[in-house]
Amino acid sequence: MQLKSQVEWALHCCAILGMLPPDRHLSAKALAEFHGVPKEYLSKALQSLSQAGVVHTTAGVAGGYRLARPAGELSFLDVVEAVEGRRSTFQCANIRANNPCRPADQCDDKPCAVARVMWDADAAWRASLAGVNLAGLAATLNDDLSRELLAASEKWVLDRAR
Amino acid sequence: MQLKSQVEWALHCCAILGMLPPDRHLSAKALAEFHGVPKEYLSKALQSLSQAGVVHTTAGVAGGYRLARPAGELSFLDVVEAVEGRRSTFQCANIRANNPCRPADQCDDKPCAVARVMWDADAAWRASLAGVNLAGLAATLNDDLSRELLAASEKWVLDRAR
DNA sequence: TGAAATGCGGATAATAACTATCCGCTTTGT
DNA sequence: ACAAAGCGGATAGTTATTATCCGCATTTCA
Repeated sequence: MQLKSQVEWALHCCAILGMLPPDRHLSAKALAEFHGVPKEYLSKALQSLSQAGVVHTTAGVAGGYRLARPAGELSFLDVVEAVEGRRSTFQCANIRANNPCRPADQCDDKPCAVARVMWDADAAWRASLAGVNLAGLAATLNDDLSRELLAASEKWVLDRAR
Repeated sequence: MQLKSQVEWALHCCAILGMLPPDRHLSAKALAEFHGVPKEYLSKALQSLSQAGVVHTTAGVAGGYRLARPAGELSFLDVVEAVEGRRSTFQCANIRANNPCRPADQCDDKPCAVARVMWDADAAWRASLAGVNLAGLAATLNDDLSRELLAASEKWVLDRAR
């Protein structure tokens, strides 16, 4: 079970978009070039972010993307769910219903005990993702990266932002 | 991103194996019939459990499986990792290295900030799974299911156990 | 006003992963 | 010796992921 590579791309794109001043935006082409990923396919991830309301899209020539809300109000979970969807990673096929000892007409008042545990774990995963927002990511990057790289990257982005 | 159906099967199989008295075991054929899943493919999941040390295998005619340890010492995580593997659900392709502003020879002293958050969430998921063991599952099932179904299922299993 | 750049949605492949089955082999109880 | 069982490898069928392409609508700018 692996998350799609688009999740990683979307998170890095949001980190970059968080560097933009309000009301400026960056194209899919620039984001793809910055991250070294195929533009057409990255566009699909950006479209998912747009549909989920994580980013705001500007159409037309010189169009592009910006964060739909302040970085402090956008969590990792928002981004991950935009790309991966909100369905639990565990799908219960209700195989308990195949128990040969079970009356065929029995109806279950509770979800399967196995599924409940798996869903709890899924909820813990999402809660962890919900606990980190893009402002926190920016702060971490600020600590991790050199002044030079940060400044150069910001310049690169702002030179291409509209 | 969906967990394999084999995860669900393996967990339900372990729940059944937990009903067996020590030193008795149940065949893949019986487990497959009980859960209404294809025997050949279920066998693959059981082989994974065996290789991971979750279950103990008895070879030869009248062979089969039993839990390798007491139910209280086997967690959901043990079962899930046996089938899904121990690799994180998030794979970092290190796309930060593609940043055009970055010197080509730069080496990173820390893992990518995005990956760290994703790995923390993965760890939270696994911690949640590690917090429930098969004895706890048995207790839950004991509360959830009717006396009749529990007794009938136990009889069905014991009739086929060796 | 028209050309160019951009995002969007659908269609289409290529690749990988998951699901499933089969077969020969070894082991073991009767 | 034989039958039933688990194991490992081989092989398909199906689904999901990755990737590309195309036409269309929108918008900027000359």
